[in-house]
Amino acid sequence: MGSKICMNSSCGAATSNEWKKGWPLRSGGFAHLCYPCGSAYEDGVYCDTFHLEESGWRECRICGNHLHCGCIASNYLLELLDYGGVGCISCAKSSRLHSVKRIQTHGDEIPEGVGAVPMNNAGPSAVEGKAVSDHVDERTLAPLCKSMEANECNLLPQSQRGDANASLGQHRGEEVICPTEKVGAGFSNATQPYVRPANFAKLDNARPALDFRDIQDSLPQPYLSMSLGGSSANPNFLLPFSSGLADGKEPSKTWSSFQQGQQSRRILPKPSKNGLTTSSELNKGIIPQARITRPPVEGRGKNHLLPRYWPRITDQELQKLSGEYPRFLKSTIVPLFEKVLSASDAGRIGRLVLPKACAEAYFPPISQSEGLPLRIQDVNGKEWTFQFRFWPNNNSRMYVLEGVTPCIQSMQLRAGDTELVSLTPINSLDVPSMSLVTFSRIDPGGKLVMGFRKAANSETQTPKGGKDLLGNALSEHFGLPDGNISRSRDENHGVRANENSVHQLAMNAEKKKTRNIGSKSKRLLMHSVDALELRLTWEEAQDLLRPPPSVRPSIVTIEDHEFEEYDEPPVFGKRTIFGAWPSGSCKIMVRASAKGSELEQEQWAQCDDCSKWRRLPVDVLLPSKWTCSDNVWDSSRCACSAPEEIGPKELENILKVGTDLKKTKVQESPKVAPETEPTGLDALASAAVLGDKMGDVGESSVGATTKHPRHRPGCTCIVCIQPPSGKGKHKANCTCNVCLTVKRRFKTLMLRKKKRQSEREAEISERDNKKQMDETELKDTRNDHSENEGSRSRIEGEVAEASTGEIDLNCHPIREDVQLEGGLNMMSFVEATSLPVENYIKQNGIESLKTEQQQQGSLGSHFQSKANRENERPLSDEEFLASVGWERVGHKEPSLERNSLQ
DNA sequence: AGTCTGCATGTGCTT
DNA sequence: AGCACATGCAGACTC
Repeated sequence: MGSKICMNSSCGAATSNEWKKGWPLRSGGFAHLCYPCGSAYEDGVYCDTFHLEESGWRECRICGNHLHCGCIASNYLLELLDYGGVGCISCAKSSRLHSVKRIQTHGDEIPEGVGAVPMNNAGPSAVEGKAVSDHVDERTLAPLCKSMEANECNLLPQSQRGDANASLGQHRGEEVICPTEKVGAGFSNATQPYVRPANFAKLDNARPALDFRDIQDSLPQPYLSMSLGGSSANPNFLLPFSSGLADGKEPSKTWSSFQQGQQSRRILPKPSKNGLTTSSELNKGIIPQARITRPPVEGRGKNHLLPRYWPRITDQELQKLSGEYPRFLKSTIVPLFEKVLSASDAGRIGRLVLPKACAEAYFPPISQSEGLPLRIQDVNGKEWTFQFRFWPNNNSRMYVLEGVTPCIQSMQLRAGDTELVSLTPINSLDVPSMSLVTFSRIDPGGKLVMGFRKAANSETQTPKGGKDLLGNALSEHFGLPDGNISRSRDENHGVRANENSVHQLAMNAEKKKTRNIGSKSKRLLMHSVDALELRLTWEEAQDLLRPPPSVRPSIVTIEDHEFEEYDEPPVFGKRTIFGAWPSGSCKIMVRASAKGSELEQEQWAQCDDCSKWRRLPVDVLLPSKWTCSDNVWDSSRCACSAPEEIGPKELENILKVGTDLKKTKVQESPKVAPETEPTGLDALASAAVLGDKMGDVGESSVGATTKHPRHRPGCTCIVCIQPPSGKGKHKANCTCNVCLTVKRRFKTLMLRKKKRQSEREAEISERDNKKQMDETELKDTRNDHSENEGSRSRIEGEVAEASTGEIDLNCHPIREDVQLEGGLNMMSFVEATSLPVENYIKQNGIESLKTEQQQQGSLGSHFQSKANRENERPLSDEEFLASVGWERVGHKEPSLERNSLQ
């Protein structure tokens, strides 16, 4: 390229290696593409992008040439002609820019070539049959893609391109590139001028996809196409269009290697992932700012950037960045890439994993793992310095930006799907969103700019819409309308992402749902409600676990308790319905979880043969197949011929109860804050503290297993999830991680208990003092000390009663006064865990606690009296749990409980 | 105990 | 099959 100088005033690149060979020209040779700014250069004349005027003319900002297309307001079907110029496929008009030796490309949308996706139904057909305009000669005829209706490309032999009178269809030849997947070829990174955004809306359902290398590598046909969207785009056509592609319809086999290369999966986006304008936008008659997937500029190396990293900055944002934003005035903003923030990216570690290809393409080369500091400016103008480095990883590298936490936090970005963003101020529609970080470059100078935006989940990976904080921050700063929102509420269906997203979801739903569930990876972003449902379903499944049939357990005695161990895994048993009758009253179903001696709990099962429901004892476990003949509990109804015990209405009530129970669980479960919801070891430790009675709460719906006396099906404690071979695994002196953790956890709980007790004591003392002072004022000084004591006792009682809702789990009133026996067995441990701390300390020799405990004075007596009072009206387990705001979380494993004391 | 750092590992995607 | 990357994890370090 010699010493070409980029005529882009903001670029000025001169060195030869800053130019790359662009698309081939019919006149011979190639267009030249400025490496830094992506501008096109041909025959000594630099041509910048097209600028769309309101009149419908497109004007080259450099050469002033105009191209007018009558249908420009409604649809675009433009392409960059290989000899230079732009042809409108819809009306077949073209601009003979070549005559002025200028190549004009439209900034964002017409990089090397401009194809088009007709945005209304008239497009394809019109294109197909429209006579070529006078302006169109054999060189102006462009390869067209008529796939709008047929959902596939019209493949026309390129050899016919020279026939000016031939139909466009005839001209569409081997080199025709189908929109979307096949469109966008030649959107060379290097050939993409970004900096002259048009003010019209674009539909980027055709994601430009071929990068520079592909162009260079596949020369035969220079037809390069990409799509332009019109503001009047009819989204309806897009789905079939996309689906057609999605269906894998293959283009003509006669495609040249060039086009085949354009289909390279490596670089071509999946169909329909690009955004479409929403109907609402169209209806509103506004010019949508479709978020355009912009193939990034050519970077170093040969790495192809995955489409999911392609920047999707809107024209408006770009325009603001490049033109109106004073800081970047006369500069070129080159979107480089973007990335959805992962949990680890947005975590406190402060490491942002960079896509390897992006890092190697756009960031300074680093040879040492330590990397180098990288100064990146955010949209607010604040400059951050991150450490750009890499880790060796499987003979490769993993690039990270370190120290991003302050920046991430300053942008209030979070990963995951938990954050809801109101996408429109009007609708206040909250949809799950995630944060993206975008990287752009300011040319000349190569300064890196970091932006952020929020995107709905549906647009992530192939984001569309959402709020681009790179642009949006600017928009906010400069009062721009929020044109980035390519999503709004559908009139009838609530959230309506852009059709692209909807379609994308449809396309990806099945794929995703089969690969994410159960994955260790947290990439699965599941709504909390869904997760809850899943968890409940899982729990229900756990409830159905039964000991393996026809397998005799081996009996193992541990700590005076007999355990059944099975060599075979459990099996699923028959599902039953649980309920309770008010004893001696009419049979009105109540919640199975209802407590009280006045309720008689029972279980109902349906015969697999006759489908009749039979009442069973609450604690029986049924095999997966169960019939009336198996009803050994009711001889009168041990045959299918026996009528049902209750009528249809009552039966309906039973079934309804079961349903209500699940609903209740769904509704109640979210009340448990995630941070307070005990899981794993917490559950185990909590169970150890709570004692075995907790295991009975709400267990009416679950029968005891024979594996562990106090463990129910579905128990997720450590022991229950361990294989049978775990027998004897946790001895008294066991020092395994589990036991150590439990011990540590238990100690922590005890410390917390001590702290709460201390606080409570202080509060009581304060109240007492205040009360005493009041009483002193009101009463005669004759009140003696005994009366004060009585008052104090009353106050303590009131406080104790009032504090029921805050009672510590560790201070189960029922067991406060239980004396610890000399030898600890399983039950005694459970009880011991509820003893006052002092007792516990004495028994377990935790001197550090003991010392502190001794400093608490009368604490023990207070709780002792409280416990005594509580014993007068013992709380039910459920009440107790409710009072402490805890959810029963499972059942302790005796052996572990024992261990936790040691 | 909490945080940081460097690496390892598993999963899913791409080729 | 190989690669990319999200994240887990262990050792080092700091408070």
